[in-house]
Amino acid sequence: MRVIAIVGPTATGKSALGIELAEKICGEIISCDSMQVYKGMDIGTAKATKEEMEKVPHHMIDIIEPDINFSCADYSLLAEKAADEIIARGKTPIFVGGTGLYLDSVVEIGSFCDTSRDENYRAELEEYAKENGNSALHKLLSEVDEKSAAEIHENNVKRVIRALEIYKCTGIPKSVWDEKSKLTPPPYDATVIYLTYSDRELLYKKIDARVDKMIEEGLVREVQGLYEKGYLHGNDTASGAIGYKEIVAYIEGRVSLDEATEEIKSSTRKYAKRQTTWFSKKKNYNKIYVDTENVRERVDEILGGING
RNA sequence: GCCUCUGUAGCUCAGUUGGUAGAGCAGGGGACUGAAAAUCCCCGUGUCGUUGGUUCGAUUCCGACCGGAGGCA
Repeated sequence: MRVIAIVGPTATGKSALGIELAEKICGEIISCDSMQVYKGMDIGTAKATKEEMEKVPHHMIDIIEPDINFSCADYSLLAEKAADEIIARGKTPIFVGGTGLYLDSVVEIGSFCDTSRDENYRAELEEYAKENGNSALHKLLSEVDEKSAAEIHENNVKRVIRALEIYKCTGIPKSVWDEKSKLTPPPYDATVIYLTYSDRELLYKKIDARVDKMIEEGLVREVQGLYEKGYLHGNDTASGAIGYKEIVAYIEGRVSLDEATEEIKSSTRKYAKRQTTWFSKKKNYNKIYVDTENVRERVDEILGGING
């Protein structure tokens, strides 16, 4: 089954192109973004506006409260369901977003191992690492899954723990699950459009401008509202969102608004760099430079490019 | 005008009891299969302010000069 995806670092005009494309080819948009799933986080995640969502149906947006942890496996399940429904309606699913792993979960990853999280075990392992060091924890993994241990750096405690968790819960090493997953074909055959700038400086300029705009549009008010409802306090996923954690620091009086704003810009730049690393290595993506900033007007050209 | 402190990587600063230097931040590169806007790995040559002197050898010691900060007049 054919689907289209539009990816790229933040501030490249993915959303605008997605809408333009959806109208042109009779498609519906499936957000591919780890933070847009959270209700109430609108400005900081650059969600589509109400008007845009009225023009073209959007999915995987506003599906859970910000204090609930979500994972790429959850995403894969729900997004595939949305895509199947769109296809059943005779329309084309268009994935749009910057979370590379989420797209992969739908378009590259055949299956996930059938175990979720074991919070108690995780806490136990974290404690173990704190007391005995990262190497000791890593050694535990070497004993049950040498291949994964070789691939995961010992300081990457989160990953070491997940690998151990998989073994503990299923009795099968993570590396074996991964092999199995690679043999399972992904559900969709995607044509991916990868938007980027030819010049890093230009990307950073766009990011700075976008962050300033978010502040102008009332990001502080939005974060304040969520904060007062009790969200964004803990160490759940949403609390770590760029643009939110920095404004919380401001609300709590730890930094000035200017400092918070600069911090958001800085975090976003680093994030965009990581996204670029991720997307650049995909050889089957159709890379398109958007330096000229009229992506919308280039739909036909882009469509022609990916069909031919 | 005098005294004290100070001038080292884009920024903030370590350091060398004299053998041409290193951290954090910024920046660059990379990894990524259930927290991914997360997590993690790798990358540091720069007239050590300028200029004389002492020395086999000075960024390090001494003098002068030029910036900067403070104090006394």
